[in-house]
Amino acid sequence: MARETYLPVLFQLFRHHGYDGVSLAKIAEATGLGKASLYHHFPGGKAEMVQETLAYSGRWMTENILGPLQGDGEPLERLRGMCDRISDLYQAGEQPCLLASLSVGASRDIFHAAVQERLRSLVDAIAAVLTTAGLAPELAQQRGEDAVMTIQGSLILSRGLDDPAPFQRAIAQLPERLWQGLPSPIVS
Amino acid sequence: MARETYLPVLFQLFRHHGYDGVSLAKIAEATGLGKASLYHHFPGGKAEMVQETLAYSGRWMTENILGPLQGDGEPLERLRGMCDRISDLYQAGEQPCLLASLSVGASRDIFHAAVQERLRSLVDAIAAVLTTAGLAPELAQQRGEDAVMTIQGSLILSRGLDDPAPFQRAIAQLPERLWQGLPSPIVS
DNA sequence: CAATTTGTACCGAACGAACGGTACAATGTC
DNA sequence: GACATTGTACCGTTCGTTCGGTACAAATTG
Repeated sequence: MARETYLPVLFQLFRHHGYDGVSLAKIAEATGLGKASLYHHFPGGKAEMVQETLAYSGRWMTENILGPLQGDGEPLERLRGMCDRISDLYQAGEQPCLLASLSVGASRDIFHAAVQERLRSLVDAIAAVLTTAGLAPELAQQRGEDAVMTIQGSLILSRGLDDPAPFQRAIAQLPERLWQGLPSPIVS
Repeated sequence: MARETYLPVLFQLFRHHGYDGVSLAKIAEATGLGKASLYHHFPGGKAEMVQETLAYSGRWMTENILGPLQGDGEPLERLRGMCDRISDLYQAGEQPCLLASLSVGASRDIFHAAVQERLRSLVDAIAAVLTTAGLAPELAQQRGEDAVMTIQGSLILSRGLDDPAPFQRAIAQLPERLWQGLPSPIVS
C-alpha cells in the first residue's frame, strides 16, 4: 500500500493530539502497521510523517478552497462555497485544526514556516476575491484576516464549549460579513 | 518557598508547550527545583501542576476581567477595560492561550470541563454587560461568543503569521463591534 | 535553659515504562 | 530472482514517579 493510504489516519491523529501527543505506538495502532513498516514508508520518522500530513492537507486546501476561490463564479458565491468546504474540513465544528494543533509545543518551531505560509495563502485568497469584487485592497486584506480568525476562533470556542453551534453560526454569517458594503448581485 | 511562587513559571510553560510538551525535566529547569522537590509542592504530579496553573490563571481572570466587567462603570468603558486586560494577558498577541494549548492531546479530556467553564463564564460576563446596556439577551449571547472567538482566533492568526498586528487590530475594534446598535453615552 | 521532636523545603539516585529509532531476517508479490 | 513489505528483537534516551535521606528552623518538652 502506498503511503498516501495512511495520510488520512495521520491527519486525524495529528490534528487531535498535536505532535507531542502522538507516539509511534499510537500511529502503529491506528494505521495497523508495525514500526518497521512505518519507517519503510516514512524513513524520516515522525517528523516526516507530519510533513507529509501537512502536505496532504495542503493539497486538499488548494484543491477544495484556494482553487475554487480563484474560480470564475460570482465572488459572493465563491465565498459561500469556501465556507461550505471549511465546514466539511472541520466537520461542522467537531474536528480541530491541524495548523493550530501543530502550533503548540516543540512542533511550533519545526513547522512554523509551513503553518505561516498556509495561513497567509488563505488570507490572501479571500482578500483577492474581495478586491476583484471592488473592495479597497487594504480593507480586503483585513477581511481576509477576519475570516481566518473567525474560523479558528469559532473552532476553539465550539470545541471548548462542546457545542458546534457557535462555529456553525459564525461560518453561516461569514460570507455576508465579508461582503458587507459590496453590491448584491442582481438576480435577473 | 510556597508553591504560589512557581505558578507563573508553570503558566508560561504550559501555555507555550501544552501538557504533553512540558516534561518534568523542563519544569525542574525552569523553576530551579529538583524533580523530587516538585513532588513536595505538587504531590499529585504533573496533573496537579496543571490544575493549580489553571486555578491560578482563573483567579487572574476573575480579578482582572470578570470582576471589572460586573463593575459599575459605563458598560462601553467596561468592555474597553476588558480588552486592555486581554491585551495584557496575551502580551499584545505574542503569548498563546493556556486554555487553547490544553485543548490539544490527552490533556483535552482531563481538563476539558475546566476549560469549558472558563470559556462559558467569559462569554456570559460579556453578554451580561450588553444585556444590561439594553441589547436583546439572545443577541448579547451571540456577541459574547463573537468576542471570545475573536480573541482566540486573532491570537492563533497573529502567532501563526508571526505578526501581532491582526490581534491588536481585532482587539482595538472589538468594543465598538460589540456595542454596535447601542446608543453612544452622552458626553455632557 | 538545653534537649528533643516535628515540620518544611529540598535533593540525588534510581525505578519501570514508554519513547523514537534501527538492524535484520522472513515473508509476500510480481 | 528481485524487490517491496513486514515482524521481531533490540538500542539508547527520556518519561513521570518514588525512595531514602539531608538541612534547618520552629515548636515542644524536661
